[in-house]
Amino acid sequence: MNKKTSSPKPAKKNFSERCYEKLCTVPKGSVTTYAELARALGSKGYRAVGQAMHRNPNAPRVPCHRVVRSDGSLGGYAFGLKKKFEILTKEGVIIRDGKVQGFPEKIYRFRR
DNA sequence: TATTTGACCAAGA
DNA sequence: ATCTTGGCCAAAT
Repeated sequence: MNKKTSSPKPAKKNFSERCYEKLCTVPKGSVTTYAELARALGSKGYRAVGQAMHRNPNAPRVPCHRVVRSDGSLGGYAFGLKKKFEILTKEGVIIRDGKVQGFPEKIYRFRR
């Protein structure tokens, strides 16, 4: 039964799925960033987070539209950036010139 | 297994 | 403020 006898067990395991779960904790009207989300997972894979969304957005199960760039710009969206813009606006997040208004205040802080 | 790709980020010019 | 460069990670090819 002993197959590999104590593997180093890296902190990664279904990186994507964990992204989705954390993302689901972001309340409506707030946004998060790829970096913050990665940090919440204890990783620096900012890009990997974005990739996970692009590859499998699991929509509409996961509110991937609430993830924006660290500079406040929208970033991207698998269903069209325009759609992302509309949804965010509808949730109370105002986008001004392609950037979130009052960005720092709109960021949701994950419990660390 | 090795290489490439991407919804990124921070720093430098 | 914008543009360029290097780095970072996981998943796809």
